[in-house]
Amino acid sequence: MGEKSAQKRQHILDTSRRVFAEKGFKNVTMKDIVEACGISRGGLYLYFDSPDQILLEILHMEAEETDDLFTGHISEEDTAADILTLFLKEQKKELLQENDSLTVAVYEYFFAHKSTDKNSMLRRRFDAGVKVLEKLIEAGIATGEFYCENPKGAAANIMYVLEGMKIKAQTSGITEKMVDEQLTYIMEGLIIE
Amino acid sequence: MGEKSAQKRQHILDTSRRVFAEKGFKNVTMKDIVEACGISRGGLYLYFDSPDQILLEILHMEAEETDDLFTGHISEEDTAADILTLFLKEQKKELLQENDSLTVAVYEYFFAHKSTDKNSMLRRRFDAGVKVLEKLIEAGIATGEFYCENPKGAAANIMYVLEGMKIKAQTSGITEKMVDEQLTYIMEGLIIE
Amino acid sequence: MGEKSAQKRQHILDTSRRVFAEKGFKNVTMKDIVEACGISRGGLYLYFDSPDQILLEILHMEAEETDDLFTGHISEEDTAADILTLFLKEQKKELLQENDSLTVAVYEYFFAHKSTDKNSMLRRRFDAGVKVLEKLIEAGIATGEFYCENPKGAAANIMYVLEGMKIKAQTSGITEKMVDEQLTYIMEGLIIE
Amino acid sequence: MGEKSAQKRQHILDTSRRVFAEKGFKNVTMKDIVEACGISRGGLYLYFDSPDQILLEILHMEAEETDDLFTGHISEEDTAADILTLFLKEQKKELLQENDSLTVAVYEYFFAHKSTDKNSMLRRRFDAGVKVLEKLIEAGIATGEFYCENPKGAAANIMYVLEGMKIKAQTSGITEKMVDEQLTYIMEGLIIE
DNA sequence: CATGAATGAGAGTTCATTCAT
DNA sequence: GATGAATGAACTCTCATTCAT
Repeated sequence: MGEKSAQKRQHILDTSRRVFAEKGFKNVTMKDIVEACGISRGGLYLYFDSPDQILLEILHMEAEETDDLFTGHISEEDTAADILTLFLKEQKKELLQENDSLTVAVYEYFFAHKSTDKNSMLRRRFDAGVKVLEKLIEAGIATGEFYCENPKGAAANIMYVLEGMKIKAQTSGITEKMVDEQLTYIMEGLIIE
Repeated sequence: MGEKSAQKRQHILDTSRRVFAEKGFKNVTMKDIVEACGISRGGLYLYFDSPDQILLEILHMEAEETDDLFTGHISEEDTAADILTLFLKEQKKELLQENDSLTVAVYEYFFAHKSTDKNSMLRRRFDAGVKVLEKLIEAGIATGEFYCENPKGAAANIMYVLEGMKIKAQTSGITEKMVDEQLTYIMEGLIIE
Repeated sequence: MGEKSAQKRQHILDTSRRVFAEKGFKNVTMKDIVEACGISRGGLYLYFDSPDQILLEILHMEAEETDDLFTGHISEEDTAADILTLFLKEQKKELLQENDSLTVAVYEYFFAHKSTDKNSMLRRRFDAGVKVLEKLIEAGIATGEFYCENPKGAAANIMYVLEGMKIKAQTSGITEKMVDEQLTYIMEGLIIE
Repeated sequence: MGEKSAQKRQHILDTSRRVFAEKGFKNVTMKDIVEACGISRGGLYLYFDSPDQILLEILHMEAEETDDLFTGHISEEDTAADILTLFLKEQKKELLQENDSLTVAVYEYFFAHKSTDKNSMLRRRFDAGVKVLEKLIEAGIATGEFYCENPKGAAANIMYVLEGMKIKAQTSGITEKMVDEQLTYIMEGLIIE
């Protein structure tokens, strides 16, 4: 597969991403992707065998980018509270964005692939989030910004809440006010006023 | 509708519930339901037009039952901490049970029906949960069991965490230990030692 | 499946037989059969899952009919030579008929299903033929019509020759004269002039 | 066509032969051949337009080689019985060999090309066989080895039997014992004890 | 009311064949 | 000559939905 096909492959991934963001995972057929990409039925099969494979590849790509962002923040010279605030602001933005998100597609995908070890991706992402937050909280305690008796529990709490908000946003809806209130609740639980 | 019809309708709902619990929502076809119920294809259409409608009806039934249970607990003569512990234990049980749960079906259903006002069901359930927990926490504060500066935030926190755990359980898996640790974290944040 | 569907099933088998006779086995698709039968795509699948299954069922039907014919001849009151001549005449007729024969379909089918025990059908048919012919030759010897030192070998010889002629007819062609000459050769080898 | 082209052409033929031997004719696609040969899709089309054409060319090559072998035997200084025995032994070997044989491919090919004059190849091969055997039997009669009233009929008989065995081997299977018994039957019918 | 046969739309997948490079 | 990406036709199979009985 030469240079040209790498371009096309990328084009398929990019276009499919939009399709998945729009329709979730279960509703996306190879035909949908073919039509969105403006290529031929057989052409798609030269690159991918199934929507599963395409989504998985998209997720792998995004995972790399996300990891970069994640660790990027930590290396800043801000205070722990600043970093945490920034992180939560990011999450809030992602949470509230309506159309460009793969959230539903990801959930649907992993509902259908619960047992495979592919799902270690989600687990890893969660565990990584907990670990980073734990470190951050501990750093904040060291600098006297935060008070917390159980940093690991607090970190997990944040991750669960974010996950809960994400799913709520996609099923019964969530308002910016609701998000803000909960994030404020979390910050206030940590910060020493 | 005669008595017999009502029976048959109920039979379809009961059987379909098992099907949805097993296969989620998106994977369930009218054919699946017909086969599980042991009725004729045409027969099913006399009662329901789509899996959507069937699941919705099942959820309405369950909602009534659940409300009963919910308020049932509150009327007990236990302490607030006891009631909260009991409530969380219930939630934990539901969380960890593998096969009899409609969790995935519900999520998949509401992914597909985000915009309709039908989803007010989920919202109502969530809001009701928050309200009950808020009352409970305030009651605990009044009796001196709990300390909490923001009962509403704490209540919402619990609901988000439960939601987050539920989705995590269904996608990347969750262990009993993880649940226990987080529930302990939550209780310790409230209880005055 | 009620009476009506049995009729339809039979109609499919009858029509498919013509299709197989015309196009062999490998060239026949479900689509061909659907079109020949004048039914819907999905309709065919209510009765059969694949061309394999259809052909196999046709062959089973034919096998029963053939068996009847076979044993029917033996029970006649003719001489052994008469019966053998009649049998060979039958075979010749089948051999030379162009369009109504499943020969090619059967060969193609069993090329593709060599290893299964389904092919015991062909083997049984062959073995049965040998046995009947052997009995017939022995009967002829007993009545003084035939002379033969190795009835079993002669019987097998006839079956192999018939098989050889059949395949030759379907691949490089065979003339009535060629068939007659070989059948005469065979008869002359048996009959005491 | 340069030397290199001729080499490539030959490489395609040699490789395709293995493919046909393994999968018959009907199951072989241009794709199969391309993959087996390790050449490009377009590259194959520079030399051949279809599997038909490739197989036909293979058969032409083999025919030349076979003819050489055939006449080679006759020119030996052995007795007629020796030559016939040798010939039958060859045939038996070919008959019983499982994997390297084009038998099925050839049959499938000629099922699909019954009406063209291309099939004169099979006919010529058959007729040549009959003629050689006839000559051989007559030679045996002349030397007093054989007794036979109808050499042409006997020769045709042998060819039909071989054909019948070949097809039986490929469809319902044949054992070495069965082959030996029939070949013995044939020899005993000729030889003067 | 109830049945289940029948329909036809639509998804998936594979390949022969072409053509720009 | 040679490549292999691209196309589109063809086939398989499954269901939602209807309708005569």
